[in-house]
Amino acid sequence: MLTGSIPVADLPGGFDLQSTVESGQSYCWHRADGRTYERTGAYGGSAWYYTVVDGEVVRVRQRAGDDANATGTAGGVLEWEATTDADPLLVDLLRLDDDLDAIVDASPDDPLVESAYDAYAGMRLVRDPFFACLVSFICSAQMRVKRIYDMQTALAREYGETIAFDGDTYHAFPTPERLADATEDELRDLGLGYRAPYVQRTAELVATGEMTADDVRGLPYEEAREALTTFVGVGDKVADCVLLFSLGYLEAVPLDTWIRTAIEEHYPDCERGSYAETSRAIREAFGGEYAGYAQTYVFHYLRN
DNA sequence: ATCCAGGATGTAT
DNA sequence: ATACATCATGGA
Repeated sequence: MLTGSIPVADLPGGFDLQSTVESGQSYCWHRADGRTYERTGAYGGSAWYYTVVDGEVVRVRQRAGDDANATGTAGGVLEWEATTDADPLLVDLLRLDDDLDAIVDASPDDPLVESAYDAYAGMRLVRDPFFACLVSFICSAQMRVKRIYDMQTALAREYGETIAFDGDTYHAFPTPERLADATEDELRDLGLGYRAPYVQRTAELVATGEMTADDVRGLPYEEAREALTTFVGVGDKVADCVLLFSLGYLEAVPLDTWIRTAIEEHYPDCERGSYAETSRAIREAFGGEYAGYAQTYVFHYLRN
């Protein structure tokens, strides 16, 4: 077992692990005590979280550290235990390389966005692995966050490679090949409902190479969104989620039910009748380049 | 029981 | 291009 720590108190904008991995943007992180996405208000400020990427297990928690003004989750260090050197991995997965101060500074002078940034200071976007992110947001259609999480956990348990680490068994997210080989009925039995054939057919597209992340990376934002809708079960909204939470398109603003409500109540002039046009308007209202950051803060803020 | 949840698809216009 | 019904499932 390798261990290490990453000082995060002095990162621009700081860092908050709990809100980053439990804000409904990622379904790839698990609280070690099994209470991920439980809406009990249970304090997870110094809880261990883990994820499995590329066959490696990474456990991490945030502690206050020696820093005199470090309070609770706002500062301190990330402590990690892993099967590999997790320093570069965590910087990548948790976007510790983002200049969060600059991102907040670029946000609009707007009461809703400012309160959201204020309420969850240090929350960062994630860089989820592409396939896991794609499947989890296909499953997200008309689902509550906790159940989306439970579906991904069930998929990993049934189809994911098992990895032994420090006396425990961990499950990787399934490969495209494994999910492509699953039957629709098997996936329905895991509670996926009408999303079951979407997941199977999309896994097939990735497994055969007919359509992969490489066909999307590098495209201009709106072309990338259009390209992603080639996958089955992926419309504009899910495509925006994958662009934002996996492929690093920070300008993507997923128009989900919460944001649509926010548009009605706070930005009525941004409602333009179509996804594409409303998206452009709210993207501009949210500051353009980092609009997706504002969207994720507002989503988390409104949902709590 | 009825409604709703980070929507997408197929079909008709 | 836009409007509409339909699609599973579990929790409140």
